[in-house]
Amino acid sequence: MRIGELEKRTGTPARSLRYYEQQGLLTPRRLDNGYREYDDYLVDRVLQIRGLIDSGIPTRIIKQMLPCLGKPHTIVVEDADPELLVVLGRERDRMNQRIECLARNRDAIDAYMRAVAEASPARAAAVV
DNA sequence: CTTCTTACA
DNA sequence: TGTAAGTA
Repeated sequence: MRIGELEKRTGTPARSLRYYEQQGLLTPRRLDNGYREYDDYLVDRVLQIRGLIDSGIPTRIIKQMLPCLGKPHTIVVEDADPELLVVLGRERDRMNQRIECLARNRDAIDAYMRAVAEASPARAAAVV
């Protein structure tokens, strides 16, 4: 697929997709006309990359863990960079904290909706 | 009409 | 990142 379709399928602006490529996160092949051609599995890869970026992880580090994101687990056992592991460990902890926070908020929303449902079954049924 | 590159606020 | 410009 070309960049326009990948943009639609991932909700990621073409501008960003080209930027990721510049950062070495994506390496699409070029068509005869110069257009970028992306393989289907890259849709998931882009989604993962976005998730990592949204988590605050710099592209330079994402590039280093790229081989672990791919579809069929390719080569995964080689890096031994201690600094990288420290950084990733810290990011993982932050992620867990946010997950816990989100879980609480989800439960709060759920509890609120239950309360509303009990008070007004008709209206609640319409939104659920 | 879609994409490409480059550059600017 | 968004967007405009000028092509292919």
